[in-house]
Amino acid sequence: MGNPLEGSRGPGYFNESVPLSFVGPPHRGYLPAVSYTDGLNPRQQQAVAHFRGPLVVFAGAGSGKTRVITHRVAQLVGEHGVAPWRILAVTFTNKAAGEMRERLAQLLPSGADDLWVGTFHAVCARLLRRYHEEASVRRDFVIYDDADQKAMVTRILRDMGLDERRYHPRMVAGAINRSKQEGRGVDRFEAGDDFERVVAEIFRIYDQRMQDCGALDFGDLIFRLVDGMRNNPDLLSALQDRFEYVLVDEYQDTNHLQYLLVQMLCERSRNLCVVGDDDQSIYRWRGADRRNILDFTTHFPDATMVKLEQNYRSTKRILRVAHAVVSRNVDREPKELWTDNDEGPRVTLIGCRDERDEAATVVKGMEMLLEAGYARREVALLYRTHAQSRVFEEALRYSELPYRVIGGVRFYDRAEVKDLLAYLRVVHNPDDDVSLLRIINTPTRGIGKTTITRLLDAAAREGVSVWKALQAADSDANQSSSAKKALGRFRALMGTLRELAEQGEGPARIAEVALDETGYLAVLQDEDTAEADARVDNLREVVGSMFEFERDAEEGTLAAFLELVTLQTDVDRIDDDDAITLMTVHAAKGLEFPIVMVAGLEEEMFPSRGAGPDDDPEELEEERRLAYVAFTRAEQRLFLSYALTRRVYGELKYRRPSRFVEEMPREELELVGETSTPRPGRSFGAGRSYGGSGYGGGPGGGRVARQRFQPPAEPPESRVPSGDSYVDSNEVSDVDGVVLRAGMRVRHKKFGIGEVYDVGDGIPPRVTVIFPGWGKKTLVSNYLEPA
DNA sequence: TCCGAATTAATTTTT
DNA sequence: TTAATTCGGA
Repeated sequence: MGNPLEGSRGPGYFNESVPLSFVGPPHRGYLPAVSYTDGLNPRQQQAVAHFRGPLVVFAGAGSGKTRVITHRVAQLVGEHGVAPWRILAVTFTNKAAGEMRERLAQLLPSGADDLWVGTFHAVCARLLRRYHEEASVRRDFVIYDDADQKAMVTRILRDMGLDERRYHPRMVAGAINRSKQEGRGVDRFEAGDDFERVVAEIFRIYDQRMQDCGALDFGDLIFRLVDGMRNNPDLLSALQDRFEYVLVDEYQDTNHLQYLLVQMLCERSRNLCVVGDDDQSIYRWRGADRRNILDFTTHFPDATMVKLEQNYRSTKRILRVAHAVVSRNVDREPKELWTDNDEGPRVTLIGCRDERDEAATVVKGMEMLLEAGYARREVALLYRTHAQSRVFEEALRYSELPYRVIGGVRFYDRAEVKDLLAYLRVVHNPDDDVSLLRIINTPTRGIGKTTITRLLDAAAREGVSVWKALQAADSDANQSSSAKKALGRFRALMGTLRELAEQGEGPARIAEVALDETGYLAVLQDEDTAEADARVDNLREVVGSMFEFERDAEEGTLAAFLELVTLQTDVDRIDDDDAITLMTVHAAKGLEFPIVMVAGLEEEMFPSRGAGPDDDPEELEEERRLAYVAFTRAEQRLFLSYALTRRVYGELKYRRPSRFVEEMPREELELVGETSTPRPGRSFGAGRSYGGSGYGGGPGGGRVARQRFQPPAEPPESRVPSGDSYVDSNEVSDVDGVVLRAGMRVRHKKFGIGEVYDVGDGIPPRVTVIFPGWGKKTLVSNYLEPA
């Protein structure tokens, strides 16, 4: 950020680009002799000094937004004497909340403990617990994440006997979530077509089941509070009273439901301050509505508007390139960032043959930068989708460069971690069906499919949770005696664990006993594979984090831990290791790095498919904003790369550089590498597939373990000099009905040689082949080769 | 009931 | 290509 106005102004001021852990001991108790607006530019000062009434701050990338928010809060408390607990500051991520709290702790002598700082979800969860009666929710509700939600929906679909192809669990869950995001309930679908009426029916059962389980999904956390305020004037009044000042960060990414919440909270006080940047709105697909910030002055005609357009982060060149792309958007508030920073070097555009060439070149570039004196932590690689990370990880491991991947399979989503947490969740709330069903036979303990089906039948019959059905299983005539025995053992096991909880043991101790008593740990240890070891490590880490939690948290209870964990994402877990950071552009929002590399600047990739000319133009505009976010993460140098050829699901695809590249001013770019377009139909050293040569060991390779300081891997094969001798082994998949024709002879690994009967469609084409002795088989063309 | 094999589905983006 | 789920045999 390097605000020239700040720098070495003495304690109490620090450069925002320096991670907090580097700042040294917090200056707790220190109050600047000057005012909270000192050292800020006039616009920033205006925003900070604003006291009462609505305020909207358009804060461009790197314009010192966080500084403004924290200083404003500090000003409210320190200068206007507002009680900290009457201020609510909502952020987008837990990490942002943590940073804000930390900075405020340094600015305020009284500390930041009493302030309400958190994400919408975390804040609402906390309020729902406090006002559970008024909002009609269970005090001990558990939070279901997307996977839990999907499991719940799937179970309902099966119970209803619906075709899961037509009613896709993800789609149904999406519909349910969308309706909540709009602030509406089941009624959203009741008047719809046949399909929507079925969704409404699923929705109703879903709500009922969730209630029986004492569970709330992410959407519920906000929806139930808003709904409670709508239906209960006492609750509305209590909350309006409680929060005298409300601040919302990243307001451009709020959805309608969040908008409603904020409106209701501030209706009385009107002390609402929203901060955001419509150019950085990148969550439309999740219901975010840029209108919220763009129309703020319509909602509040008396609002003060402040625009922060001075950027303290990037070079002039980087800003020009970013602006060139985003300014193509039609639907946007016109504005342009400017900076006093250096002109800087040109943006480097790297053309590559294929994705492996891209990885090798990018990593080579990183090595050069590191040699030139940059620290690993100063380098970030951004991509559009997680799937892109793999080749880069391989290249980085080969080069023995420490790296970390943010996102992807979230730590708390790993199977073994979820299993352990499921035990704890059932201990906390045995009616939690999804968790109970997850662990009832994990590790296997003789409770098979039939037993579970009978148990579920009994639960449905009685209209009770699975746990309650489990209690009554002994008198269920449908259950065999051996099944009853197994169920009894499981009951006893959970009884032991629940007793621990009742005795006031914390999550860590319960987890240890659970891993021990269930034999879960022993099963893994017996496996004795690299993957199992990694899983054991992960479990250790979870238990370790529980101990840490018990030691540090204000309230180290099981309930508190479970809540924290479900609302936690990987972005929140960026640590201090000196490693290169890999993440999606979405995950990078709000971060900054001296060096930023953005990979995969190709059509269909970035902009992603679905943003094409036939599609919703809004999609393309969002892709542009996404590119804008990516580029403006960079402080000093920006590298962009694309591959002319890429393997998508093992299928070779020819790619064109992204239209965004065309949109950039030529003179700002420095071109490197391959720029010619390859001709389809000729192999040109795309390299052979790895063919499961054991990279990283086990499914998902190194993804099982946390991504840090990986051992060296085998050399990525793009290092092998490529030449004409390399023929793409999957050539047959490039068929599209041209290469593969009915009547052709093909070979399959298992079925041997057969004759093509029919060529169907599908993304990898489906081909029907008659194999002598096997009959007619429909297969994905990838697994066939010409014979 | 359990395990390995076969099939098939999936690729944006996440609180 | 890979991960997840279903299938089929013991």
